[in-house]
Amino acid sequence: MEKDQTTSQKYSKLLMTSRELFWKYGFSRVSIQEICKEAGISKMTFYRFFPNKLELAKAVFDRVVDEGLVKFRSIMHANISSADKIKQIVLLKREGVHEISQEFLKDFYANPELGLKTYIEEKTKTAWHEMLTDFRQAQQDGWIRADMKPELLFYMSQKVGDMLNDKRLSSLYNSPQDLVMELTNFFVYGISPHE
Amino acid sequence: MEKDQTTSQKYSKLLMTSRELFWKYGFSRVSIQEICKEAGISKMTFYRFFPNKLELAKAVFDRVVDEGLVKFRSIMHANISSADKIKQIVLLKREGVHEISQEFLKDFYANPELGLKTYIEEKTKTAWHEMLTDFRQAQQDGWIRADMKPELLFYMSQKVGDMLNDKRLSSLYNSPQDLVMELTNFFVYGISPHE
DNA sequence: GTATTAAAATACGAATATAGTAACATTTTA
DNA sequence: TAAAATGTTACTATATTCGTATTTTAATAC
Repeated sequence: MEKDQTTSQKYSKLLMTSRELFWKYGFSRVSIQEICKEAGISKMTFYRFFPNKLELAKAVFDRVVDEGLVKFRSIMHANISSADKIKQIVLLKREGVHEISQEFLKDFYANPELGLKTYIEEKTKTAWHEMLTDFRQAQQDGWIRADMKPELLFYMSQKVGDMLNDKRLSSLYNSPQDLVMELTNFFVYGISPHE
Repeated sequence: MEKDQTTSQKYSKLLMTSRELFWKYGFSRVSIQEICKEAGISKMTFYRFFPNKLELAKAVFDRVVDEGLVKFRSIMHANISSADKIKQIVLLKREGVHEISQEFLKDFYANPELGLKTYIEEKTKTAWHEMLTDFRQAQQDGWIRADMKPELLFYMSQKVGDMLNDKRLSSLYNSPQDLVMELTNFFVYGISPHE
């Protein structure tokens, strides 16, 4: 008998498939049957892993956030220059826009009685907290200026991610790479000249 | 009493709204109620314009194709150089990828019993035919080489649209504009030097 | 071979959602 | 004001979906 469900292939397959569908169409528009059919797994097997669709959604959300956190940490603790770290994080945020789909969240803010809204907010909060801890550590390590709120730093790194996806901005540059470099430099050095 | 329904504001509003929803989520995932709610129009009014969801879908599809055709014609008959015409058409095709959403079509190919599949194919066929006529006219007018099948021309203009959206290709150029110019030149002059 | 077990397929009832209609109220427009 | 258009509410019938129970099938252990 399988002891740890989370390592099961079918379990992972279900998570993957439902994430794809949820991301595209949102939570309520996707039925359990559809997920099972798409994943090639019977409904009974589904119910062996998840009691209902809501718990499935939580598991999906958990995995996405955890994966994002792992990526973030591996960058923060990598043996590269501070400028490179910022650059990597900025690039991560750019992809991150697609990490948690708007369609997926829409449903929960429209139907708060589902109870997933608060769950997501809790989970997000703890993830934030963990990232802030890493930022503070970086300040102690000296590669981030100590005289600024880490919350601001975190907020900015999110904003920069958004900027990268802003067409009005990117149209000012010849290539996406140019924009990344410009924003990274701004992020690391501000408007002050360096070197 | 309103004679021509297609000029009604509510009719247009319904078409617009349902197109947006169909495009994003596909046909079956969107309910009539949802469309009405989103459009701010009562269900009764909906049924005054459309007998059911299928006829609505046909109307949506019709309008999209017709609008595309109008744009195509205005370019073909515009008083600009042949190179500019090709360029405009290529640019039109680039947007055109989003014109008819994959999500929208998926449903009909998955559920052929809906009967919309054949309808769409018919409509597309006639649109093709009309565009081919315009191409032939252009050959007679002399701004397109006469010794080639217009079908090939049409096929190529579609392919070029796809190429513009190919990241592997666009990454070879500094800007999208560069790629458009390159492809347009290739389309108009082939690989032969000109001027 | 047979017994045992996990998973798939099928069927099913109950709850919910949706399509479409009808009767009546309200607003818009001429 | 009168006519036309639209909105509201309620309703029925149908279809979907959920979640469970039952039967089949397939694989594995004995």
